[in-house]
Amino acid sequence: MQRTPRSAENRSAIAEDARCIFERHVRDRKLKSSKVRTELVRNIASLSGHFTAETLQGRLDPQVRVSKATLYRTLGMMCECGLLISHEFGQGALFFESSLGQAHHDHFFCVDCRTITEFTSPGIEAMQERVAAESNFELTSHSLKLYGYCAACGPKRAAAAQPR
Amino acid sequence: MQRTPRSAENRSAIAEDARCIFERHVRDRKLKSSKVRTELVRNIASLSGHFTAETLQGRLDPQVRVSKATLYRTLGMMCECGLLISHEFGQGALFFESSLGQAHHDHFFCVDCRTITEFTSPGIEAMQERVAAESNFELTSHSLKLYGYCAACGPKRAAAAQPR
DNA sequence: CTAACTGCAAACACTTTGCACGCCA
DNA sequence: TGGCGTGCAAAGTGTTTGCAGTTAG
Repeated sequence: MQRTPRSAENRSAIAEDARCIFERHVRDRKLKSSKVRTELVRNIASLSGHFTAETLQGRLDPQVRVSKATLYRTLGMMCECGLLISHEFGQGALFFESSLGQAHHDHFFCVDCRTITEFTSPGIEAMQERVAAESNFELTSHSLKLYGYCAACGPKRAAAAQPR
Repeated sequence: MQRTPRSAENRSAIAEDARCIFERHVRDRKLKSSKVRTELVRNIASLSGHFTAETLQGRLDPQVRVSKATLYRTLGMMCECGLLISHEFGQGALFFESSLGQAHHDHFFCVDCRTITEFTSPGIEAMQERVAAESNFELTSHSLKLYGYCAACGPKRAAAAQPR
């Protein structure tokens, strides 16, 4: 499953949805809104793909200028209200992805080029439910990562191993 | 699946196996052995359950005195030669577990009491293989974690939510 | 006018690294 | 006897927090 990059119209619709969800979260918690935060949320939510706090800096509209502190604080809030999903891939930093307009999915991680790709497997999901139920474990979330060589790096590696 | 704690005889057999595997690793890489390291490897390999570098300190034989630097270096080597498996549970520190005498398994993580339990699901494993093959992804490893409330915390939580 | 937001820099937790010295092959 | 292992302390990395000033409701 390859994710299609978001179109411009799509992105602005998503940004708007994100703003609404975030505003509700802010209201519920009796927090305050702010120009910086609103723009930041719109920006982040409309990104496609996976990013870290670090790589995020380079992908924001140049006019959105935020400190690392605010960035991390906002990322945290967006995770709390479900706008972002975070993942660990053993790379030190957390990876985030916008959840809006995204069906649930799991990930491949190429240990060579570090590319993250997505897949879905209803069968695996169903079996997870079953396994959890059998153990009286009340499932709230899960994380499935498959590590290895992607379709590009696998052959490349095989060729390098046998240079003849 | 509950892991049975290791018996004393079992632990010493495992410690011995671990030593052999580690020695081979050392030889292959033209490194050197040392008293500290050998004892550390025997100790760590015979532990049952999951531990972090931090909690490990308290579980070693009191006579094994090592610096954090050596501890981390040894943990790294043990992972390289397959004696240890490491896991991230989003808790900051890496968790390790000895792999000797252990079948492959995946994990439940209780978000309340933070207990780690294990399970196996050949069905899930098989489906992972299939999904990877379909994407021409060459699988080398995987990580599946189910988060939620364990059999003890689930009911406890339900009761607290409705105190009547 | 109060409480939350912001940026900055300092603090933090976990892990890695540089270095001087000791020990193994 | 050369090179690796060790401990110590310092450095690193990613993230969080305290604080003084700013802004929203």
